[in-house]
Amino acid sequence: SVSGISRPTVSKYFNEPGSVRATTRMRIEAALELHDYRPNIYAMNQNRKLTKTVGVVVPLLTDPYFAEIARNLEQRCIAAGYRPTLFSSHGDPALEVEVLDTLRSLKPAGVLLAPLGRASDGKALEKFCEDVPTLIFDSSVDQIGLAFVGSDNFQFTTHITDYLCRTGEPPCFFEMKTPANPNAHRRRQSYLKAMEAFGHIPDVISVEGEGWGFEEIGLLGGHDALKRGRFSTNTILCSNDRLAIGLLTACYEQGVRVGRGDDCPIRVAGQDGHPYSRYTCPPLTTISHNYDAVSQTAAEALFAAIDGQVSAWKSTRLEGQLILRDSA
Amino acid sequence: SVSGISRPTVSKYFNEPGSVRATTRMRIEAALELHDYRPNIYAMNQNRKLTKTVGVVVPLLTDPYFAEIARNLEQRCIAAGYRPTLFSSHGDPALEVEVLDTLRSLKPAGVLLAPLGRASDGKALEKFCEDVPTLIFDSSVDQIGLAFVGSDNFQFTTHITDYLCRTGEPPCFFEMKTPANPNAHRRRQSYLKAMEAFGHIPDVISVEGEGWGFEEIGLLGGHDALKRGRFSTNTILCSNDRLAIGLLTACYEQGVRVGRGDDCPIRVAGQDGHPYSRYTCPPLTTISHNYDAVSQTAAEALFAAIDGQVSAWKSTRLEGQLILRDSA
DNA sequence: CTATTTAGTTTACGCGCGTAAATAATTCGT
DNA sequence: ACGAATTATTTACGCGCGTAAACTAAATAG
Repeated sequence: SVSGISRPTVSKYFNEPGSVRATTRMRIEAALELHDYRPNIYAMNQNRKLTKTVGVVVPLLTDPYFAEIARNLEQRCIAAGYRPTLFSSHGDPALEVEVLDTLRSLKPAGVLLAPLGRASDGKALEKFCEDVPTLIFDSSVDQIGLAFVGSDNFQFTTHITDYLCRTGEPPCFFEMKTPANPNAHRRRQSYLKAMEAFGHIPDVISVEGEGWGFEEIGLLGGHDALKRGRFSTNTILCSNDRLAIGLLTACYEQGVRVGRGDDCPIRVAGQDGHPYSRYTCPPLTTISHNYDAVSQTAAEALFAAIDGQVSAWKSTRLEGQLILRDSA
Repeated sequence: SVSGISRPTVSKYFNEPGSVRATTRMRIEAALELHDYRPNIYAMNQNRKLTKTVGVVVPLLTDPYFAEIARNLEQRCIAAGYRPTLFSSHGDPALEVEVLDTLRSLKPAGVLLAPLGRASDGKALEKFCEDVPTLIFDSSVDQIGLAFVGSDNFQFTTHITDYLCRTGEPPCFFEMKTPANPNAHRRRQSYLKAMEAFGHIPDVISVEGEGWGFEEIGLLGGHDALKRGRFSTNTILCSNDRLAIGLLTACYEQGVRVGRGDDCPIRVAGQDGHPYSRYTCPPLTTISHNYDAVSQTAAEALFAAIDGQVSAWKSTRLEGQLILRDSA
């Protein structure tokens, strides 16, 4: 209006700068320099049925694994011109439902959702996915949303079990008895299958403990299992790196050296490629998520769906990479 | 309208359920049950000069320390009836400015901001604080915003230095040469002052390395310092826990046992009370932030300011608690 | 150079709420 | 029980934008 150009034209300019004539675009940009105008995002989004917002929901932001993947997704959203908004369920199913409710009223263009898992309110998730274009990542719950992108837990466990068997005694499997995450079940199954295929006798140590304090559970469970001589071989494959971190601490506190040297009574391996796995003592041998590929695949699938490229529900599971360090 | 009650009355009901008569409130609630009405937050916020949103900004969400304090603040906001929105600068000053810009257009009731520190754009921060009620936490930059709440770095370093001197050789100080965070400078100063007061000769080891990958910097710097016999005593106080985590790994990889036993050639201590400090090998002796008190003080000060309780700028620095573990 | 198509711009309207002023209902004092 | 003071509700209006339809300027074809 100050620029002598009608408001809806300026509106168009903001949504698609290329859709206005070069001459008017320059006039708008000139006026913008002078008046440092800032569009009101509330007025903008009020009548738009879908906004430029993309929700990113993770189960627990204090877990560096989720923090890292959330960061990755956030940057991809920005690069694609969306406004990412980060949410964490903090391990609480009730909060997850609240987050979904908040998200619904934000009318996001799409949502990248990593569900809590077993504890999630399945009905609420399903209903949400019907209303909002949602891509599920990390852990899948039924055939919900646009698609699923995550890691191939079967490959993870099979691959690292294979490595451990080839380089020493076959591994025991160290896990939580009642894991929150369905990936944990897949990993146990894969371990059993792999051990059978390799002709070894499996041994699963399931430790008590509820909630998301995996390190603490690994620590306490590790102490208990060590004291009771619960490990039938000298090699322990943990269901995830956070449990392994706790177990390593338990080993340290009991004076049990961990590593692949001859002076080490046991080997420990994890799964996930946790950001801190490089800095444990000894550094943790693990099989790592392909963070970049998972987040890229997830983000691109969501953006494609937002752009109207409909496609049937699909599950993509990416392979992990073995990272050899000193612990196994 | 469906309930036979005018819309502005319903509007009042949502903002302050107690301000409508009990009879009408019940009629509204009855109608709400039937029509599961959801107010449009964009329309709500359009004409409100300040919304119920509270921005929480941290420098790096992948750092579990910030993730933990952000979680704490988030929950306090929810409890106080605000809608927290989480942002991370991801260690990038340009992104920090962008976040502040985004935040400005969200018209938040207030913002809890932990600046990047040295790298922050001071002018931009100052301007933002003039427009939006902002409380600075963790690391202070001038006398900006409503107030500052953080930890007493002087007390931190003095206290743990005192402990280390009383229980063994006086500590060297292990830090980054060009730290991103101004707290690091305070800690070095406090170390020097404390050593002088205790009558010991200080020894500061400043390692190279830019950015926010503190563990990696601690690891590389630790390897280098160990190889070159750079530590003049058997005790090392790290500027923060993340550096200590890296240093512990370096010690492990060079076969140097860490701990307070006679069989251990060196002791290592950290500062921060990092969530993972319990799970290092050996578990890390550190001086911990009072997470609860810091976030409570910060949140309450902001909420008071939002409620119009003006008060002069104030800096609150809370004491830390020594956590004795096996590393020192 | 005119008729037609196409791209760009403007006019007109409404979104769902907050806010202030006007009105109605209730409470209180005597 | 009646008027004044108080509290609750309604009417009227506008926020800053998106959207569709009406319009106008530019591009193309004959």
